[in-house]
Amino acid sequence: MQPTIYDVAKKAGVSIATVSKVINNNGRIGKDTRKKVLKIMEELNYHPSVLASGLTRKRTETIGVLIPDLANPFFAEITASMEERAHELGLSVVICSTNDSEEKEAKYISLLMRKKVDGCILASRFTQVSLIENMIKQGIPVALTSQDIPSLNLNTVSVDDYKGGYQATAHLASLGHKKIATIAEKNVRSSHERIKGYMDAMIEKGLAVEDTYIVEVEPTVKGGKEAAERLLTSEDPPTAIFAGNDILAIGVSQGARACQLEIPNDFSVVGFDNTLLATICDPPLTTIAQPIQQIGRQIVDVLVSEINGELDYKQRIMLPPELVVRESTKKLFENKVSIKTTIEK
Amino acid sequence: MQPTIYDVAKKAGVSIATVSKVINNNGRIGKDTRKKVLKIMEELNYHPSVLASGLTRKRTETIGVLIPDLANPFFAEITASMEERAHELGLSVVICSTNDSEEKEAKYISLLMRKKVDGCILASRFTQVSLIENMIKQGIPVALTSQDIPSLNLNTVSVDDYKGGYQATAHLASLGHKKIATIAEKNVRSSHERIKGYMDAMIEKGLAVEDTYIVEVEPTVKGGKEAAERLLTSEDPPTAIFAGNDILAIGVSQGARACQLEIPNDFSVVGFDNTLLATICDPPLTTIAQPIQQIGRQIVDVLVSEINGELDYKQRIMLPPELVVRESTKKLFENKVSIKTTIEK
DNA sequence: GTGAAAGCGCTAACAG
DNA sequence: CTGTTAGCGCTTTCAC
Repeated sequence: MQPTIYDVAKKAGVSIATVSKVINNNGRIGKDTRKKVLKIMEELNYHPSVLASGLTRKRTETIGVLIPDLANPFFAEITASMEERAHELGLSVVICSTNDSEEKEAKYISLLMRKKVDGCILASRFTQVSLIENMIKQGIPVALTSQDIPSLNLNTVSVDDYKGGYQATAHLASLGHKKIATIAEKNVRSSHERIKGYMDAMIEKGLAVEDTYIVEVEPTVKGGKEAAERLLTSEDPPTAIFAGNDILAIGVSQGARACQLEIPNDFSVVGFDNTLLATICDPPLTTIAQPIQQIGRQIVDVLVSEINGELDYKQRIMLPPELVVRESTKKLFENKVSIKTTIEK
Repeated sequence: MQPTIYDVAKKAGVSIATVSKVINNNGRIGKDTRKKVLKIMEELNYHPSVLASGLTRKRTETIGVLIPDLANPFFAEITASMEERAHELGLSVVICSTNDSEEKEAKYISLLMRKKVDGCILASRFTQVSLIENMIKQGIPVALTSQDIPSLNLNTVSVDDYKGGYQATAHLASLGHKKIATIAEKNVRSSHERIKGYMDAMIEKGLAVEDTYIVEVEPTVKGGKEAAERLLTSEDPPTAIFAGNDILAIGVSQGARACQLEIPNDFSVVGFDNTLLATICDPPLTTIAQPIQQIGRQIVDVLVSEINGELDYKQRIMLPPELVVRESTKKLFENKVSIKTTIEK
């Protein structure tokens, strides 16, 4: 039903080799022949099979992308930017959303290998290291973003999580907060870095780091909400929370509200990622911005360099985060202090 | 570098035909041979090339999905559900985000044809009908969701937009609102249906349909905000707005707030879609829920039926929307009336 | 039960 | 400048 190179060749009265050359724009072809062939291709609405060319050329011009959850705005945004960059470079992308299931991870990796992708990007929360090792062994380039697997020497591009955690915490401290807790995503390396940044900032500002103020949960609105409620109803509630991502921060906001705290007057919260959500929720979230676009584009570029063998050594790129102050943070007890002052007078 | 069927055959001491049979689990194969071959495949970490099998079998077990914008939560969610369903059925998905660019639309359609996808799903806002006609002509099944192209007889599954528009408006009317405006997305059929529903509800409730109360804009937060501000600062401002989707509704909320109106006390707004956003914004949005999961899964099922030639005629499935009442709508002037009453006493 | 061989649509030498 | 031909890795008759 769909025309092949033979149909084009026959109708144009040339050999398939000639057609192939005009498709790929290489070899020497007479101007007229080229024009004629192009016209016929157009007429027939011919689309060269990438299956066939991939088979012979041993290159599919396709990369695989594994992400934990496409419905999560952070991953949707980063995936969109990878896709955009890939297409600029003439590559297509197979997007796989693992939903944090190990079974799916394995299925998808296998799928990508069967598809003979030229390379693969793994974004965060990928658990089965042996699967990656298998790809490497077979010579499939792999790049990582928003995570790191120290035992493997891989290309990575990520935001500087440590610094982000530091900035968030320092911001809260500079507003006069002393009781600052952090709620982070469970079991991911980037979280640990953010927590380290949090701790160092606390120490540096001369604030006490309490174990009970560091909690790890599932990265959902609900997780953030429940954790915040637990903290805020404890005997020594914090006045501010650094949440490990925007989703958690929104959960924290909801939890604070459930505890009758008004943000930012009674309580401050800062998020991480600066997704669409941060601008939409109320109050708009003070958050640590990841350069999402840049990460997505750059990881593709790095992978492509690796595929093309242009890399002498693995790249490990770390991009700077940036504090974006919106309305979920405020000077500690600004109101209350002034009231107090008034009363004391 | 990656092992082929020949490597497996050689190492197992059988022919490639035999290996092929065990891969596809067909033909008669001795139990021992099968076991042996499977073991070798495992050992070699062999992944059959879908390029090669696709070439011979004329089936790639891949479907293409075209969406306007992956970073938009509605499309991210629907895409995620399509992907999930497809993988349950053993299909893989190539996701293409057109960003509403006609050039990209064309590029992606061409890509999908070169990839020899078994079928294609187009989600909303696809503009170039001739491109679809080309696919149809070449026998590539196409299914549509969240849109309709009346000139083409295609499989579709969508929410009942008319009914949704009606429900939203009727809800507002039942709360006592009389001056109800609507802000819809420009140039898409689903919008027109929602507006029709709006108008019919207005008429049925005996409310005046003003031309100035029906406005169409770009589907962005900003678009919604600006349109709302224009309406609310007009000489005859509405007391409620039905927004064509959640993003617009959030823009409307922001616009109302900029006009010093408190939601829902001074002003009500209802959205459409019931994405994650509706639960996260403040106040949580009363909205018309689309059965996003179901739409995504069902459109895949319909496409697959078509691919398998199991359809005698085209399906046109319309799923019911559902009003979800949250906190962005309230009885008109409940407060003010009571204040007034108090004063009058 | 198993294998030999043709062919899927294309690319890449190589000849002419 | 253009054509011939040998694969790429796999499926699928058809023999044995």
